[in-house]
Amino acid sequence: MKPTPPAIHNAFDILEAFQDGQREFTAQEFHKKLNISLSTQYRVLHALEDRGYLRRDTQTGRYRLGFKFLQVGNLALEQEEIVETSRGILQDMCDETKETIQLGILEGVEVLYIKTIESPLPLRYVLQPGFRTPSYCVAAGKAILAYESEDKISRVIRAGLRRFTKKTICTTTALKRELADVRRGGYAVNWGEMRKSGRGVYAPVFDYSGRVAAAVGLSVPPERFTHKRLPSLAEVVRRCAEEISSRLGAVPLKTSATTGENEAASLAEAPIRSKQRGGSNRKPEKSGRKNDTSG
Amino acid sequence: MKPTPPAIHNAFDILEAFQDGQREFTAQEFHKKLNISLSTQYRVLHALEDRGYLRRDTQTGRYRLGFKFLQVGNLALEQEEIVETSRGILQDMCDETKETIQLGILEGVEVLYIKTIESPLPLRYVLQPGFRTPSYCVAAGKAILAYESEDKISRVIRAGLRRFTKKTICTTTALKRELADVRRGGYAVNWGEMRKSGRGVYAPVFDYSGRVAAAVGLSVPPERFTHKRLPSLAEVVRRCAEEISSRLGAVPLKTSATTGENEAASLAEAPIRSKQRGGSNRKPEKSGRKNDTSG
DNA sequence: CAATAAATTCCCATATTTAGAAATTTCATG
DNA sequence: CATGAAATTTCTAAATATGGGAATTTATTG
Repeated sequence: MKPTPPAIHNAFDILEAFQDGQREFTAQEFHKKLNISLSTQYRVLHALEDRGYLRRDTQTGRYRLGFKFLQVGNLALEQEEIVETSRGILQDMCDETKETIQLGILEGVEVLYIKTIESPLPLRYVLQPGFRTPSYCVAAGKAILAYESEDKISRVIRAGLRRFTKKTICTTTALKRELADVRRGGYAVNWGEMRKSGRGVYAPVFDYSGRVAAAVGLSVPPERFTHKRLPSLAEVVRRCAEEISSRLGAVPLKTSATTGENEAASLAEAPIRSKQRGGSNRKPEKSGRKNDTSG
Repeated sequence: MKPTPPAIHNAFDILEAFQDGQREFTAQEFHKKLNISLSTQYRVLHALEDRGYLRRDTQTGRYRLGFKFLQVGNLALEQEEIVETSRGILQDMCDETKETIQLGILEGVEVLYIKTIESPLPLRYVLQPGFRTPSYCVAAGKAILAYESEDKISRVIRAGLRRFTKKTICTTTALKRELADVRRGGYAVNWGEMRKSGRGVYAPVFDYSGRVAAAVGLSVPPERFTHKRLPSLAEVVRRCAEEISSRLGAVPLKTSATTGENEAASLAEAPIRSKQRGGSNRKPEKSGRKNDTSG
């Protein structure tokens, strides 16, 4: 197949070991956790330390994540044009609503939050950038899925609609109905489908090709997320999402008419890197392939 | 005498290639830039792509930084207790001053900004987290250096006091005088020493051991940085820095009395790693022993 | 649509890394 | 300050990655 250098995997295994919350490791702890042979592991540790990806606590001598990651990680963010494009708008949204603004994308079957502006209010709901959630049970995810290809949606469904709260949407039909609702309104709402106290309104962001690229919106603690307030929040979110879309070169689309579903469906499955990309003069046609296999 | 696996360096060389601003690379571009043998390079690229550190643009097929970096990079941030400890305080500072709040640490001879809360005002001065500046010519740097060991300070001086603007402090004596001033007042000010339009007030943050751990403060566009306003800003900054320090377990210290110099001097010898930066450096082979000139 | 150029993968002898244990150093404890 | 335990480095045969070119695939052009 394709053998990849084990040293690389060792390196990232070590770095990713921090993902379950532990913030300091001794060499022995790495060893126990990862089963890398000790001599090899020490070589890797030294390499990572030299490069600034690991550092040793001055006091304890234990390993911690280095700041080099912050540097490169932030690069990844800056280089994402959608983040740069929306920077000012997100801040404006926050100023206007005083709520936490977040920008999320669909990665795999999950939502990955890539940008956060925290609410200035003391009580706030925040997911740190880099955080992932299931897509089918958060507003950002539903906002994206509503305009994604059938293929992506069924992949999400196949991955399982696990129940988190009693509000969680757990059946295919309910989810499809919900997504249709989202398309009708142009935004998605979450009344605690993943966490009892999680609330949010998100709207989809489209790029120049008409595909849904992200979802932008706000996460609000239940205390401030009332039925009365929702319409105005939703309006802000929708307006800002459209503004970002247009800056990305998207043509404004009417909320319920053009579903976006078909365009997206045409370039559904994409694990093969040999996609027909040559068509710079050939824009993705809306092939009439409306296989509504739902129901 | 410690050979580190080249595969690891290849991997990070590739990832760090993005540091000079280019956000898409073809395999050939990596090859030209890094001189890694093609077959090896492809193996590395595949490994990085598999792990999510690189991804290929759907359109162009070119390589871009993946979001995995965001995840792990943010981990590094969350796991830095000073960031967590100060989270609320920084937000409060921002609410109170409406200016950009930043938290910086000294890494090597440079200041590394690790946390930023952007001003809500349209005109604002922001350094993205992960950004580095020289330490001797920014407020954050001076706030830290003022309480650092002689050893650290002379290392900064040896690294060179380059002139950026006509305000830049470029001589040893001037710098030492400035740092003494900082110690007297408990905060540092920058009136454009690095960039003509850069202004800031920063105060040092100390940890439980009494060492200076960071600097916190605000970066302000010149239009809003008046002599009249400075005292109140400085007061906010000092108060918040002290609050963070005390949360870190520091004993409150009088502004001019304890220098912190001696405590810090005792553990002067620190890993010298700021040799390599800016990405395009091939790893310099580490010599077996360090020239200890500290005595 | 064919021909050409470029990009990517495959192949294999050679050099390097790896794993495991032993030797050494560092740290904790009486 | 000596002793024992743990952590880290060193050492070597064996396994594996590496690099360079050839073969293949993919893009570009007339």
